[in-house]
Amino acid sequence: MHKPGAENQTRVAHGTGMQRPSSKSAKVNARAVAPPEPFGSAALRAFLILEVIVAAKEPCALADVARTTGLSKPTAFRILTQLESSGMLLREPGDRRYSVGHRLAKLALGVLQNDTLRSERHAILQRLVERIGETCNVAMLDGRQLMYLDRVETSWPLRLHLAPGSRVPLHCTSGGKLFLSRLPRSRWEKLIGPGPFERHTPHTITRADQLERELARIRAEGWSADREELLAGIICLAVPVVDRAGSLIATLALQAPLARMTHAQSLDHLPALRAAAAALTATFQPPTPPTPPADARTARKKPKSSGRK
Amino acid sequence: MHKPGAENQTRVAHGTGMQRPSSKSAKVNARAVAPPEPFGSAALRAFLILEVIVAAKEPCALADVARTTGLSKPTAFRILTQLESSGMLLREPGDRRYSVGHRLAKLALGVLQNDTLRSERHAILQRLVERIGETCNVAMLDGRQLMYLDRVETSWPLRLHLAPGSRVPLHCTSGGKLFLSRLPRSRWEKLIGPGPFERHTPHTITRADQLERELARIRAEGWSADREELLAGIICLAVPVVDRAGSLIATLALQAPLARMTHAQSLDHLPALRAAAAALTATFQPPTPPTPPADARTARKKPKSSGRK
DNA sequence: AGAATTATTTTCAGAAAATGAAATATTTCA
DNA sequence: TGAAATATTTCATTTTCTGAAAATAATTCT
Repeated sequence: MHKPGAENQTRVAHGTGMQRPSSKSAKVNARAVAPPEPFGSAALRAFLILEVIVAAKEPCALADVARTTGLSKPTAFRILTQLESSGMLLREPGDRRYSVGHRLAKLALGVLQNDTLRSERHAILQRLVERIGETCNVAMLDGRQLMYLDRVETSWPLRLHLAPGSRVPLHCTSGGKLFLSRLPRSRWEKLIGPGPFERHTPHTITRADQLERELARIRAEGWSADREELLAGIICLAVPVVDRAGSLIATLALQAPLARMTHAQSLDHLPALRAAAAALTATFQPPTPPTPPADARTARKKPKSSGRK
Repeated sequence: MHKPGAENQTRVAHGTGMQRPSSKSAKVNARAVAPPEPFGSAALRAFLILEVIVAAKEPCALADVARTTGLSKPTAFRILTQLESSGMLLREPGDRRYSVGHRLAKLALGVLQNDTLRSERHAILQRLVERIGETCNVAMLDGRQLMYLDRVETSWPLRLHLAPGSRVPLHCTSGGKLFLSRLPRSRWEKLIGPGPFERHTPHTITRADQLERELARIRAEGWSADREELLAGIICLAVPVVDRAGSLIATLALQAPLARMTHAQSLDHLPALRAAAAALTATFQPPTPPTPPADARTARKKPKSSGRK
């Protein structure tokens, strides 16, 4: 056995109750103007600014940036100046407005080229979505929540409702229950508590003994369903993505509005889901065949989870 | 990279440093010569870290980041944690190493679609279109599809509405096949599957072995053609846009209605296409081979001249 | 053109964040 | 299993960051 994710939890567990507002699980959305909101660090403010500038159709003036980000003008100015002098941003002579600089362009290019690993997973997901016709996602256990690693929606437009990186509870999601089902009760109780668990819909399982029965069923069947337990009108079906040793490393789930697919119908897609899960296994455990370009020393590590206390 | 003893370098040098646009221009002290260059603010340190991670082939461990950037481990750790919790970096549960996060990926995509250099690219495209007299486009690989980065149409009435940002399949486009031709079969099969591929016209290549033959030809010839494989009556011819290392970063393609240009005729434009592709290379990899920021002049502020044009 | 208006930079002292050494905790390896 | 390597946290200081307001441009209006 194993229990991935146990390590992350420690980070949160040892709360000092102090000033360190690193906000472990906080999400930073560019929620536009938020005057009273304390922003993160200066570094994050810089990214906020970059995002504003990149999203703009044309170069941005200081005032635009300050207004859109909610930062004070002097603060925005200082950060902009830093970004400019470091080459991330550029200001053309005679125009005070800021636009993308060469260093940022280079970084962006690198990011997209570096992204090939994830694109393989993404491709597997996309093929699955095309075949099934509904949204699918890959998720991993992160502390006491389920984190979306990737997600492909049925419609093309890039709508990021539950974007990669976002987290959902364990007790009321198909993927979350799949992870819990691999842990002994003592273990999962440490993760999500003894209950009752937070209710999101009338179908949410809120009692520990009910959950335990459900987990036993999941262990027996090899798949996990969410029948409107997190969101009314939405069902999910998750299968495990295991490593070569058989340990659960991620979950692959199909998600559909009940209006388009019943639970029974979703089960018809189990073979497709399992096939895709098998393909995903490979992306998590690279064969390590050729080209160890010298820097592989420290990097080459086994991504296995494990986790003893 | 650099050795111990030199690690806690230069940051202490002077408080104001580059970021403070102090009117005084006495700032050229910087005895720093050792590793990178004097870091700027925390924000710039964050970018330094991102650059290291993006440049790495695989996810980076804390120690790698600290060593490569010259930052102390706790400092690197703190910044990495911030970047992770803000979504710029991602750490897959069970693996402590850091890789590109969804937010950074999104930013990168935005940069390449928006960046200032785009106008330069646009001008190159424009000139090419004027010379050839047919529509041309620049595209990049985005996941398992080809994404148009920019596109200039001829004045001819017949217009396809494939705006920048739109995506097309890889197996039936000249640019897409060019990208595939640079990958080993095992790799491209992961991206587009084992086939049969979706048929768009009677000319679409739908079988994997046929495609493989086509890709071999492309590798040999250095150009890729689409002979009515995506749209009936439309042909394309694509050439690679490479970076200095020779790896493919984008494709430049000419597109024309068969009624106005045959495939054989399109080949006459190869020299022009290749010349434009070479020019585009520069827009992706701006001058400044050495170090970007060290050239602190950019911070200069007193442009008395001003006078917006 | 000249004055009024608006946007950009600088200053500045208090507030918050960043730092690295050292201590802990965790994981890997032999 | 224990030594060795990595990753996190703690903590006393140092440094940077912030936003109000002031000082400078640049722009607009009349």
